[in-house]
Amino acid sequence: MNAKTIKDVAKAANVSYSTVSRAVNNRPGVKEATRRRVLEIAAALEYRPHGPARSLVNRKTHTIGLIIPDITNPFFPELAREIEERAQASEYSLMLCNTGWDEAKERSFIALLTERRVDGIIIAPSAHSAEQLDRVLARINLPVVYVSHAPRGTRRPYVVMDDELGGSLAAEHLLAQGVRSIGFIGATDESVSIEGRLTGFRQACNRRRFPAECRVVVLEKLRGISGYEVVQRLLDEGRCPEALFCENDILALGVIEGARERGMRVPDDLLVIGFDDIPFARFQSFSLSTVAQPKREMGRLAFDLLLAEMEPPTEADGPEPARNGSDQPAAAAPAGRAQGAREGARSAAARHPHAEHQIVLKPQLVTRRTSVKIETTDARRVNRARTE
Amino acid sequence: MNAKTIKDVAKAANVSYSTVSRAVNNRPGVKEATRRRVLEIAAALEYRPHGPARSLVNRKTHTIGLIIPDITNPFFPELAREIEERAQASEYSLMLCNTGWDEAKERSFIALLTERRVDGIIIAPSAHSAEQLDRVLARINLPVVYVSHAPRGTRRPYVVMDDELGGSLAAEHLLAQGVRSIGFIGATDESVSIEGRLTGFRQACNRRRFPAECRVVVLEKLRGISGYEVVQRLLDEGRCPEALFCENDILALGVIEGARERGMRVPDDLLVIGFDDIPFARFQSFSLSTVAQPKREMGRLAFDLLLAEMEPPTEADGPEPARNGSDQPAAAAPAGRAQGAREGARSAAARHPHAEHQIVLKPQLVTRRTSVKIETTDARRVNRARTE
DNA sequence: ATGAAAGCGCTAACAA
DNA sequence: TTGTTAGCGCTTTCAT
Repeated sequence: MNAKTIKDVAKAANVSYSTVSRAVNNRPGVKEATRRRVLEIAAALEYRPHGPARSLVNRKTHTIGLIIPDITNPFFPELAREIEERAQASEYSLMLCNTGWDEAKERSFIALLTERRVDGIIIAPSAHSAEQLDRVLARINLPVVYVSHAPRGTRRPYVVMDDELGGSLAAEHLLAQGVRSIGFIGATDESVSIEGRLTGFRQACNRRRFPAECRVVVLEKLRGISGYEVVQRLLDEGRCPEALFCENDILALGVIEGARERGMRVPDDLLVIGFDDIPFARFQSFSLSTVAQPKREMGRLAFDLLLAEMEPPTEADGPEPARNGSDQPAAAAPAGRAQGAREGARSAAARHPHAEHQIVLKPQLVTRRTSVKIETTDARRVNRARTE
Repeated sequence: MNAKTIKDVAKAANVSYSTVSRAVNNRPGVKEATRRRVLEIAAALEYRPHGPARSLVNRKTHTIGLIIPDITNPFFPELAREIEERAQASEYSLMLCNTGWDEAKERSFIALLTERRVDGIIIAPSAHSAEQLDRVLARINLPVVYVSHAPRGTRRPYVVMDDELGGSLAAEHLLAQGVRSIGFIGATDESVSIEGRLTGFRQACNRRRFPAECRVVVLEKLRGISGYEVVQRLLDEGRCPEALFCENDILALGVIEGARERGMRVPDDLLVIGFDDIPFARFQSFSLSTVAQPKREMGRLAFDLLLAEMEPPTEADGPEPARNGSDQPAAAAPAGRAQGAREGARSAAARHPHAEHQIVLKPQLVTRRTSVKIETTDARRVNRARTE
């Protein structure tokens, strides 16, 4: 009684079912009158094409997988929403995979998505063993784009931030407040991004010739441990520095929380700066200084890169009539909307190493209250000057 | 060169492909030795069953759709994570659909998911015209569970909160602080839940014989307008009450923000209470009083309900050996973890009206700082006594 | 225990 | 313009 098929429609319309198929898919070669009649009948019967059957013959599911570590960290919903929106605009659905920072889950999701025959995957890897991930992915022959962070040295496309620069900006800023000790909090074993942030932090310290003994670096596995606990432990151990750079905003908020719990005032007794610029950071109540990531842009670019892989632009797409040089990058203006991304007709694999597919976004320091020693009106300067 | 099929495996293993199918699916009727050999070869070839093809014959995609209004409101990621986790445990994938409170999008997602032949849908409807939604859904013959809010009078299963009680609790609490004017902020046209919260608010006011002229109710379409703006407008118009009940936490945080912008102190000059208890509410920096929703439980129950619809418990599931009466509910314990809600073996459609499928969770008042007039130690009493 | 064959709903040659 | 037919990769009778 349920689920009409193309045959039901064909029977009702007194045509062959290939005609129905043509009509439904807006293919040429059907008399306009016939098409209308078929479509009418299809509607009346509430006919719905059978996606999986289509996928079987088209070898295309119009679905992409999105693998992220933690949807409850506000950074990722921002990313996810943008990607979802873009995907929808290009007729793709999104399969959401939340790993909870579990590498095993991550791999099993990849396997799952492969079986489901998604057309591509966008992944914000949670694993440190990223090179290994890259190898896992290499064996499935699927367009993949890294977002947020990428395995070092991967040849795949990605959209990430300049984490070193970001870390550097944060540290510079804290040091500029004249603190005599400084700390970094983050689980560097979790991702290369975090490592990068630490590297930037160290570089800045070195540049300023900031003595190593005045630096505290907390690297422990933070999974399940919050900034709230970390700062309290530092306090307990009597080695809490005057300023803390936290690898992400949630961590930073936890730190502030924990510090206040112990009667410390932020920024008076402790300077704090985070990373990401989640929407909550800007609230006056927190007014958290942070290094902003352009999440929307990141999401948008990630999807565009994936789309370019999934639907390789044909020669016809570009207006330029001839190739200019055989091995020249050929001025690839990255993806207009869906179409646009012009490039050579080389195989997807061969394209990867090109710079246009490995995008590094610039971070932006956002100075709010938690990181500024003396409260001046100037402190809020950057507060509203946000990009997004 | 890619994507091995069952035939490749069959050829390599020198068996018919039906044997491979049996082996891969752990079906009986294959010699153990054969099975092992086949499995080995399959692994060596990196054979991956083709999901869509399977779906075509099995008439099951092992995918569910999750339709929510706004993934960037922290309430929904909490819900989504729980659902995703449960789904994963039961071998279901999640298709994420973010409507942005757009009813048209909502409907088109439903159509899309239907075409994709998902096995079921969990939807947190954004539409006010919920009855209409119910009718839309009625025409697709698919298990659907409402979560967070449900159309009034629907016969479908749902998991919601007792919004009236929640609204009532919030209002009672504010009134108990001895305020002389009080306000409600929320777009009641957005969902029945919000209406319910307003109703509860009004009931509480009436119960206390609180004069109507001392109540302010802001009902405008809030889409795109934040609490930040609303409170400032109230201030401008000189009709800002002493206490504000905001229909959700994000709204409440915006209100606090806006009030502070105007130099008001919360709670000294303005009491504020929210709804949802998003993770950020508990942060000392906000310390937002709110009415807590049990998001995890909501998500869990919603999935369990859906699962029960998708995989109707068979007679065999229950331990009771015989039917007691022909038309009696016949206490069949539904699917494993989804225990509890027992029901008869009638068709899914016939089951809906049963109370066990329409779950109303109790809200819990969480009193933090933003709603308490005089700062006593007592004020933080409930602060940590949270369920989740 | 294994194989042969039909068919899930659809698209795309190829014929007519 | 329309119909016929052959698969897409898989599961499942039904034979063997």
